[in-house]
Amino acid sequence: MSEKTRNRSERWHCGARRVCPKCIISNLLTSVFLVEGSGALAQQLTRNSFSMTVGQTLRREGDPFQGLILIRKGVLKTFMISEDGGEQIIDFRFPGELVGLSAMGTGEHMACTIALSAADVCLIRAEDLDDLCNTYPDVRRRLLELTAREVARREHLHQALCGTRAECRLAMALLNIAERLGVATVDHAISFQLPMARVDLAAYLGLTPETTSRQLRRWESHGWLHTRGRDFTIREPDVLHALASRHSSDEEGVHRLARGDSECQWSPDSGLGTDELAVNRR
Amino acid sequence: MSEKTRNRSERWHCGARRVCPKCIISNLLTSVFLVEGSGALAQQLTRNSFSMTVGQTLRREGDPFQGLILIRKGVLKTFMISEDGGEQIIDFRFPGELVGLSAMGTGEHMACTIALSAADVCLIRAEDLDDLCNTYPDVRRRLLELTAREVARREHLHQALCGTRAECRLAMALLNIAERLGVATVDHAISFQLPMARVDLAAYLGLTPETTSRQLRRWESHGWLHTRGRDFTIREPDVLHALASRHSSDEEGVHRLARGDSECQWSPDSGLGTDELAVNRR
DNA sequence: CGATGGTTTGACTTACCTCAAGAACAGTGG
DNA sequence: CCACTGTTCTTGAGGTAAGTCAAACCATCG
Repeated sequence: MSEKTRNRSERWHCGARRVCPKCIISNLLTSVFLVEGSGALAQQLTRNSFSMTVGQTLRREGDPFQGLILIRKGVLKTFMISEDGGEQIIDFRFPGELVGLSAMGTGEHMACTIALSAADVCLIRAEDLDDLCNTYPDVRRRLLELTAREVARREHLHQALCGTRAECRLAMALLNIAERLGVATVDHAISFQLPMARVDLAAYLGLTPETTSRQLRRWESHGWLHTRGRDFTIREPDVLHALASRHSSDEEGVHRLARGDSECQWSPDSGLGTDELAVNRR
Repeated sequence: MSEKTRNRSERWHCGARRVCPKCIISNLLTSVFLVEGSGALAQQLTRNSFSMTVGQTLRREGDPFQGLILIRKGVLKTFMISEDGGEQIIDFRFPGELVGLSAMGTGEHMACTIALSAADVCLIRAEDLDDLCNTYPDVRRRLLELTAREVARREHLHQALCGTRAECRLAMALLNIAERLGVATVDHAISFQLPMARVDLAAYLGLTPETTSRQLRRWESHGWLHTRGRDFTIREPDVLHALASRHSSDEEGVHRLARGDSECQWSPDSGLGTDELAVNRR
């Protein structure tokens, strides 16, 4: 709060600490260490570590809030069950992220969360966190900041889900997943393993697996993307980005980008070429 | 956090305080007063009060975070503008609620917010808040709790928007708005003034004004609801609730409820008269 | 009073869903 | 290593809820 505008790209890639390399706890603890200079607290906080097998459930709807879960390794999903039995995916959580922030308010989890892959996590007990916040203002600010960021993230999600078509949502989701997985773009392409089944991805976006599949196939036919099973390679990140950040059906604009024609061919600043006019008119 | 499971119905209806009756600040300050017993702090915090006229913009996308805005009176909307010029409504904010939580993370507002009606608000400066959190652990917990609740609320919203059809979303939104407006249900019916235009309501839910309108008309023809302009009367809250909490198209179930045949005969205590039954049948 | 913006209504289109069947794939055990 | 099972993914045909476009309607207001 007193520390102002932080850059979005400045993520929580902390340097290698004793515990939890590349994770938030070390970041939280960094604040502590600045004051304390001791690793004892870190040990105390992260003493409740455990591993999860794929499919194992971390907690169910209605469970009381025990503390925050920090993911060291693996991917989790949290979801609600609708009365027709279908899963509505609320979110996926990746290494270095916290699970359970929303339960701090009510003291009760309102969703189920299970592991999508083998995972290592550690529980930061609520009491410990509270003590820490009492003692170190920086920790307090950091925790509030993280929670507020979560609100912001969800607000963006709201926009993305409400305003856009399936194509855009999917593009957005894939890029977001790649980013949160921390994969590097090598040679202008992004390769990663999709951590979840397509049903889950679809449910997350409010789509059906069928539409998801069709969309992927279409992109593959264009050459934007290649998938074999869960191995994904985004060959044209720029095109996907363009798709993700577009509400209306400006089909031609994307194709132009794909072909490599720059913005300022026919379109001084409105971005409308004669082709689009023909398409969009009526 | 240390205080466990709170009831959801236990809202922020605080008793009349010196400043801001029925609002969060007094709740926050209650914590302070427990310790301090003085109203001076309250005065200091709420000294930045001002009024807004309808349509006036509180802040724009990209504005730096100054502090939280507390609404004493009136309704605000926050929205983003997509490149096609359309507004994507992120949320509406009602009296007693805070605006700007999400900006605490990044230090920068990512959305525009304007007043939908004449409003009285007050700014709680970030520095003041920070100081308060430093001094009073209860305030610190309360603020974190409120932010976490916001996350939870948005997670519910995600589910509602993704999993359901227009009908359900609209039902949910209307009931939610009525609740947040704090309107009482008199004689089994809920009457209130819709604070926003239908375009806004539609944009909020990811719909078009047309679908919204059609839906309302359909309900009106069934007798669930009556609207004249922005005056809304929900005649059958139970039916609307049933609609809201339903994913699949269990048409018959709702009609059954509407007709009054509940699990047990025609609900002795639901307050349905014969006239309504005659109207609602078929 | 006409002008303006919000709301309703209708005819038409379409993106997405539903249902259903195949194809690829991953385990499992012989 | 290969058949065998279940699961996940793809593909197709057809239906429908919601979007789009356009016009009429209705308040409110200067």
